[in-house]
Amino acid sequence: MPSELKIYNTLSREKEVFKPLNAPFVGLYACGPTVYNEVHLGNLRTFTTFDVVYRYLTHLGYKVRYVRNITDAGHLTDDGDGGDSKIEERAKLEQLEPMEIVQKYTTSFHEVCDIFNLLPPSIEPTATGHIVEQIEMVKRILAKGYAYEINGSVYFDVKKYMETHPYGQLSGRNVDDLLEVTRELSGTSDKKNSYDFALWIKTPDNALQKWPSPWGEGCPGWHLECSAMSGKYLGHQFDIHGGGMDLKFPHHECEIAQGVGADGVVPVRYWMHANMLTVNGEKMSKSKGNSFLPKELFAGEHKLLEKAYAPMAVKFFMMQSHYRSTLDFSNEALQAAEKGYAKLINAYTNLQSLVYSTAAQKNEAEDKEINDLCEQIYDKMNDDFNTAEVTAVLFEMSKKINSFKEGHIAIGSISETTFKRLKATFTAFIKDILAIDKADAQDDNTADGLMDLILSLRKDARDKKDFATSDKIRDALLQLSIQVKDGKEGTTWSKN
RNA sequence: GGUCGGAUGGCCGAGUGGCUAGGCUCAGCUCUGCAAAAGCUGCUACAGCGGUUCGAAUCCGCUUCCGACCUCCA
Repeated sequence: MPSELKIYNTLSREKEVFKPLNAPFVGLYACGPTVYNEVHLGNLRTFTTFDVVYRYLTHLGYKVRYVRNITDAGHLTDDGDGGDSKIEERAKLEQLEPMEIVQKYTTSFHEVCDIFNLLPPSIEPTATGHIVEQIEMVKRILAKGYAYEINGSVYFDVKKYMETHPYGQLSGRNVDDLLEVTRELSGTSDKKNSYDFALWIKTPDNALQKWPSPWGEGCPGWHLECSAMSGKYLGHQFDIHGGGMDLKFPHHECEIAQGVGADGVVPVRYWMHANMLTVNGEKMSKSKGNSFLPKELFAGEHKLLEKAYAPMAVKFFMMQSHYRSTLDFSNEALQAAEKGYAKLINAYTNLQSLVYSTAAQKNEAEDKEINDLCEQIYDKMNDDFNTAEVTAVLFEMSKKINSFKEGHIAIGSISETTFKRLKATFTAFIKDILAIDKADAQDDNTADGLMDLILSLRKDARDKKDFATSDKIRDALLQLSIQVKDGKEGTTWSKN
């Protein structure tokens, strides 16, 4: 009896059974990076979370359209007039065109995604490529009376909107509180109320990125692109919208208001938010100076890092926690994950080499246990993508697999159907869903041939009880991160 | 200040009103020429104080501590 997929919806603060609007089609939108510099590991956690969501929904048979944007239009502060955007700042710093900055860091982002074995989205729209759509959306909001224009900028009229619609539900905020605390920003304050937000912002004359609009030259407000692009590719209402916890307010709250304001429809059915990666209990962020880049992690070159860590081990580290919990980074935790990961992959490798054989007495209890594990793992995943529990089941399965390999349990004691189910389930979760199998499995025939030769020489030495030679080979290989494993049916090896 | 979330064994990290999470570490055993790998066994925790209950780490209240958002942020 397979369980139903449940998703924790930030909007209702409850786990809800997932029912797509138009099954088997699913619309999934995740907020992508602003490409003014490189993504750090914390950013990557969110993208990894939604990669798993995308992969799992696909695995379940849904036809998923996964849209993840690239924010390549820098955004000024809400009040406009505030000088340069992040991208412009960077462009001036590096003495490059804004679009060179955008290109550079988009490419770098893609490389990191690739290394982390994240699938490319179905559509990866850019903000600058959808200026027209954004302007059209502003027009619709203006036409409905939920926005006003002042001095070449257009602002969303939150107070007006609240007369007929709730605002602040997603983030649990009420506007009175916002009013009290909102800081007086220096410079102009064209907005009627401090909690209004910009849809279109007049840019300074020297701005590098600006576009013509009915209200003069300017750039789109920073919440607008996601609304315009999700609406274009997924429809005015779609299934799942994801992003980091820190985007809940104001970004996602504003998206809801824009969607309703422009098209009269609540845009998103299920809101998902990934929690932060922390360092010593504090959010990893560039401004705190506690962030590091994926490539620094893989090279071990950062003051916070004791050593280099393999990408898939890091990904597994993330999978061991739930996406809605904060995950605290530490060398100790990462090294523990590294070892656990190696164990899991070892079992995965063993599984591929197992061959079913009926020559054994059937053991109903064993058979049931394995079938239960195969069912449990889906139950766990269906429970709001609980990858932490999933990894626990994978370890249980690993024990079984290794026991088959070692002959501690006769493989024929379970039915062939059960064996095939185990193999298919384990493989699917490692390879297709969590996607933590070694991506660098480029078949290196030379290496395999060399290893066969070396191990056969070592076997000769061992047969002659020339352990000095055999141990010399073993130790030298270990220096190359190649581990030799002497088993009952000969020697195998693996490279870390 | 406002809103929200969290405090779990040596470390990381799930979870449920009563039943072993899992990983790492540590100890012992099996296997092994010796190791490693693998298997088995052991190590029983839920911030504090009250309350509800036959029973709470899990529900409620209070206290302490930590974090996130309220400004760009995944």
